[in-house]
Amino acid sequence: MKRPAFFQTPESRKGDIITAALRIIDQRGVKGLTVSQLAQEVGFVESALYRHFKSKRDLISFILDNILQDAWNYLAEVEEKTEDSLEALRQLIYLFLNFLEQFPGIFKIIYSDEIYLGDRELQDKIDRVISEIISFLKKVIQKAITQKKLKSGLDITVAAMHFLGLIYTAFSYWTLKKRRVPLKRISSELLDQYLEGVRA
Amino acid sequence: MKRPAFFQTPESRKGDIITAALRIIDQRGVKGLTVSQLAQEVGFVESALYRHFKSKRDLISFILDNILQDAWNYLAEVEEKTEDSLEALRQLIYLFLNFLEQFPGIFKIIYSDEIYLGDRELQDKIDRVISEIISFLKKVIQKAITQKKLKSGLDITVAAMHFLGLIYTAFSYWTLKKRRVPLKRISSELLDQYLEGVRA
DNA sequence: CTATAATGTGAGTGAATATTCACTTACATA
DNA sequence: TATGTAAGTGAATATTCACTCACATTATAG
Repeated sequence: MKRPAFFQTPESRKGDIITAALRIIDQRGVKGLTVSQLAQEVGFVESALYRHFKSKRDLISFILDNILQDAWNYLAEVEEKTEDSLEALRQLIYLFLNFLEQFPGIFKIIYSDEIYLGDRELQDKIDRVISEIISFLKKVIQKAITQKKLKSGLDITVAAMHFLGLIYTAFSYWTLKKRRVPLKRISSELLDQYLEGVRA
Repeated sequence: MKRPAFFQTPESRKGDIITAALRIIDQRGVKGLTVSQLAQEVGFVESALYRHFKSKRDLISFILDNILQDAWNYLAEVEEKTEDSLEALRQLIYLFLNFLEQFPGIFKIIYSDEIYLGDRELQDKIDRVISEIISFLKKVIQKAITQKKLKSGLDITVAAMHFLGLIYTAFSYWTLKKRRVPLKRISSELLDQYLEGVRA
C-alpha cells in the first residue's frame, strides 16, 4: 500500500506532527488530542505547533483534506485494476481495513461526534469524504448488478451503506478484541455473509 | 414500547434533568453536554445540578445504569414472547431502532470515545451493556441454528457482531439523511440482506 | 403555623486549554 | 559578512469548565 500523501515527505515537520496527532487520537481519542499532549509527543513546546499550523482546528482540517485526496486515489486505483466487480468489493474492504489498521486515528476523526458536531466546515469535509466513498461503492455495486453478479432488485444505496457498515463493524470488533485478532480474518467472514445476502 | 425506567417517574427532577441531558447530547454531542448548557436547558442555574447529582460523571453513570436495566428487560421480553427465532431477530432490530429513535442521545453515549476513553468505570459499564447485548444475540442466533433456520456453519460471534453493526449502519444512514427517512424502512431492507446471507 | 427537607441562587475558585507574543538559535544563501 | 528563514522557547492571556459554598425560597408534613 502506498503511503498517504502527507507521509510521502516524512522528513517534513508537518508529517511528524500529523503522525503524532493520529497516534494520540488513536490512543486517547479526539478529546485526548490537546496541544499540550501533542507537543509532548512531538517533542517540542506547545507554542511551536503554531509555527506549522494556524490552529488546532487547522491541523484537523489538513488531515481531512489529505484523507479525501488519498481516498480518491486509492479508490480510482482499485476501479482501474479490477475487472470483476465482486472481486473489487473484496479488494475494497481489504483496502479500507489495511488503511485503518495503519491509521486508526483517521477513522476516529471521521466518526467523532466531537469534531462532527463542533465545526460546520469540518463537518462538511467529513460529509464529503463519506459521500465520495458511498457514491463510489454505489458505482461498483451498480456495475456488479449489470454484470449479473448481484441481485437485480437490490436497493443500491442500502447495499452501499451496508457495505460501509461492515467496515465499521469489523473495526468495532477489532477494538473489542483489543486488536488481537487480525482485521482481515474478521472482515473476510463478514464479507462472506454480506455477499451471500446480495449475490444474484 | 414501555418507557425506560428513569422516565417512569417523570415528575421527578432527576427525570427532567436526564431528559434534558439526552436532548443536548443528541443535538450537540457528548462534548456539548456542559453543566452550563444543561442548566440552561433544564431552566435552573449551574449549581442546582449538584442538588440532584454528585457530579456530571455521576449523571452519565446513572443514565448508563438505567440503560443496562432496561436493555435487560426489553431483551427478556422479546425472548419470552417470540417462538420463531428468525422473527425474534426482526423484533430485536425494531426494538433497538425504536429505542434509538426515541432516545438517540443514549446511542451517542455508548458510542462516544470521549466517555469511553475518559473514564475507566464508565468504560466498564458500556462494555457490560454491549456484551450483554451480544451474548443475547448469540443465544438467539444459536437457537435459530438449532432450529435449522440459519446456516449450520455460521460463525456465531461474527453473525452477532454483524447484526449489531446493522443497527449502527441504520442509525448512520438515518443521520446522514437528516432523519427524514423512517428508520424502520431502512432497517427492514438491511435486515433482509443480512438474513439472506445467514439463512439456512 | 411551623419545622424541616427539597430545591434554587449568585458569587466565586482552580484547573485545563488554546492561543499570542517577543525573543532566540541554527542554518542557508546572497 | 550580512541577512533571511524555519523552528523552537518561555511567559502571559483569555476562556471554558466542573464544582463549592453560604444563603434564600418553596413545599410539605405534623
